[in-house]
Amino acid sequence: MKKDSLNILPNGFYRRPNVLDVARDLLGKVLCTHIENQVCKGTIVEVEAYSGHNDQACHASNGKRTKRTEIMYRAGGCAYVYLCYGIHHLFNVVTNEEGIADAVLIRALEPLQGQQTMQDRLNSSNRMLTNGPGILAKSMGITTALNSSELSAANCIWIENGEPISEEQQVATTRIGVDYAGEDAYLPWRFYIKGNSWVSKK
DNA sequence: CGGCTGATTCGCT
DNA sequence: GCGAATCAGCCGC
Repeated sequence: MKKDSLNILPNGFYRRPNVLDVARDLLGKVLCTHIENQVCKGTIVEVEAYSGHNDQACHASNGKRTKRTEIMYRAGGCAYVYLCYGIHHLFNVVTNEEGIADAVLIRALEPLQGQQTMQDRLNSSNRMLTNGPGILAKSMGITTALNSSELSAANCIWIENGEPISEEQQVATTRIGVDYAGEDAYLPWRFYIKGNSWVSKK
């Protein structure tokens, strides 16, 4: 299949210094996978930002390094996929410069292409294919095998430009499932598109 | 080494 | 609304 390289987000998009800017700008962009010869695309409608600096919710908070978090210290533009609750694969985009462990969790998509493939991967008749971080990874075929993939290389996974989202359409609120992070659980670092029915519920 | 906890989701009570 | 599924990381013995 032909990929329009002009439409693929460059590394410079991810390597900006403020992870919150990158998170907000990812709303409206299009996440694409090309896995098992199937292409799936979906508009990003919900994200969360995590920062290695002063954020207890981040796996790499306070400079913590493990085999799992090492990927977050790389230069922006690569995928961080990890296993949650031993079952679900969660997809993040690494941001900022090398040595700074910032990342953006993709929490929900609005399907654009390959819905039948997504349905088949879920192996269920659930109509909401991508309204949560675990289920969207399953629908899109994302597993830890894609960990450390370079998004700008547009090999198996990449992100394309989409319709711009105005500031009025964005909502900033608290992140989900990070109660363990103390004060940082209240940071308004979750962003979603107002009124979009694919945003995960709470 | 055992036990606990999670950036979650699904199915049953 | 609660618990299971089930793995990486961490802490205590």
